[in-house]
Amino acid sequence: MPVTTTPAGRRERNKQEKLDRIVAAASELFAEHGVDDVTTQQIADKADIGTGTLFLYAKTKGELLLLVQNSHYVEALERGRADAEAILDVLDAVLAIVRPIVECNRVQIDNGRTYLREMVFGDPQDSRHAEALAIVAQTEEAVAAVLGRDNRVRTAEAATLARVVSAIMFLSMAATVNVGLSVDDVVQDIRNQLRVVLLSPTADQTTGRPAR
Amino acid sequence: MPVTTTPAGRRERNKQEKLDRIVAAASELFAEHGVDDVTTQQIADKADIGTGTLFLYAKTKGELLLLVQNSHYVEALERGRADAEAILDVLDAVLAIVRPIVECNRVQIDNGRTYLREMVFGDPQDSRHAEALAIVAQTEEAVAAVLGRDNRVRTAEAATLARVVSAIMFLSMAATVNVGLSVDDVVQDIRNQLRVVLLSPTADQTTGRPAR
DNA sequence: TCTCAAAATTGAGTAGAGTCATGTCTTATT
DNA sequence: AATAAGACATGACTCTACTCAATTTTGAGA
Repeated sequence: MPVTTTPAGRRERNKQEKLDRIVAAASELFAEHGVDDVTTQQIADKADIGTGTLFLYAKTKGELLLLVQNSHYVEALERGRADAEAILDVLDAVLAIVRPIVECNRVQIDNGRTYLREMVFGDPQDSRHAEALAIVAQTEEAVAAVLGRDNRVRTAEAATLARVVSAIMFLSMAATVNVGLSVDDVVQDIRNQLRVVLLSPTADQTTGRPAR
Repeated sequence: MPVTTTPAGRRERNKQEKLDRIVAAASELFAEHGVDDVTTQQIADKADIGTGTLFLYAKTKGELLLLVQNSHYVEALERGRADAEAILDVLDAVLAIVRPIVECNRVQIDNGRTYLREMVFGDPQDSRHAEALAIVAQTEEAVAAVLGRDNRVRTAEAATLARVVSAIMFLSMAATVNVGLSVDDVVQDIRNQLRVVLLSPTADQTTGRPAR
């Protein structure tokens, strides 16, 4: 009865190792060639497993991408959250959260866009997908927290606004029209939209006509 | 030299007829079974053309969906535009434009979502895709026009806000989380977001603290 | 009317994602 | 150590979107 050397059994360890190999293989291949130019066969070969085995670890190719990218996004989010703390201006603070995510998304533009596609249209039953949505939720919480610093914004409103920010980010990163834009361009594009949404019809910056 | 009976040649007419048959076939099959449960082969058979021919008229299956749905969306947009004219309140007027589009999108939810997916991630080189983007642009113009009625909103701002409205609509219709929602639910969801964006930090409805 | 180059059509073929019946390994139990 | 039950792995197979070399159709000009 080996209690010391088998914390979870060889089976579990084998599965974990296999998963690691899959993630490593997919990660490298996706990064080098882009998700569309890599076949699941190549990934299986590189991970040294059978074709069918691959699909025990990720139900679809898209899930495989989620699996690979999710961790990068978590890191990006944490970087942004930290950056945002030091910034007083609300718009700039939100953008501090946005920027690392855009950077992360644009490391390889095809992969980034496919990732976003999977997020919105992927199978919600899947755990990788759920994880991706959790990251989005955390992003929105971080944005909401920043917005909440402004006492004019009520908590419920902050959450809704954060969702809008999220939508703006998504489309600015995903839109085919924007494929040619650099990270800075995309951030600027997002900034333009956020400026209008976050600081919009306050009297102090328009001609000051009162609301109807 | 037949000048009378051949305004554009038999060749052109044949092509048009064939295209009509394709649209009719795809339209019926998609509507009945959903885009995912229809094969391109079935469409070709129903349109009474060869497999290869189908792809001369639409480069991909997704394009076929764009081809079929675009006209429905144009109609929805026109209905909404007309409805919006009679409505004074800005938020309600925008929602009048939104509703028919949501309705149109939810006639068959899978088709609607796939259509949105194609719009954002489809091939921009394609003419059907371009047409879809044009419809979006027109929708944004209509929204911007409504927003422009409020003299507090400058024209440039109205255009940007319209784009945000568009993004909100897109994600509320496309999100996997929302697949279970009815048309009314989706419209309500959009309304909640628009309320915050369009009427947000105006002093008259919050506790009235001035901007920083 | 006849000819022929260009345009249009075609379906057999390709490629790649995902499935499944079969076989192998792990481990709990004796 | 032997066994059995179930978890795990596998690659041949299927399914379907899409391609392309070969063929047919078209219509302007002779």
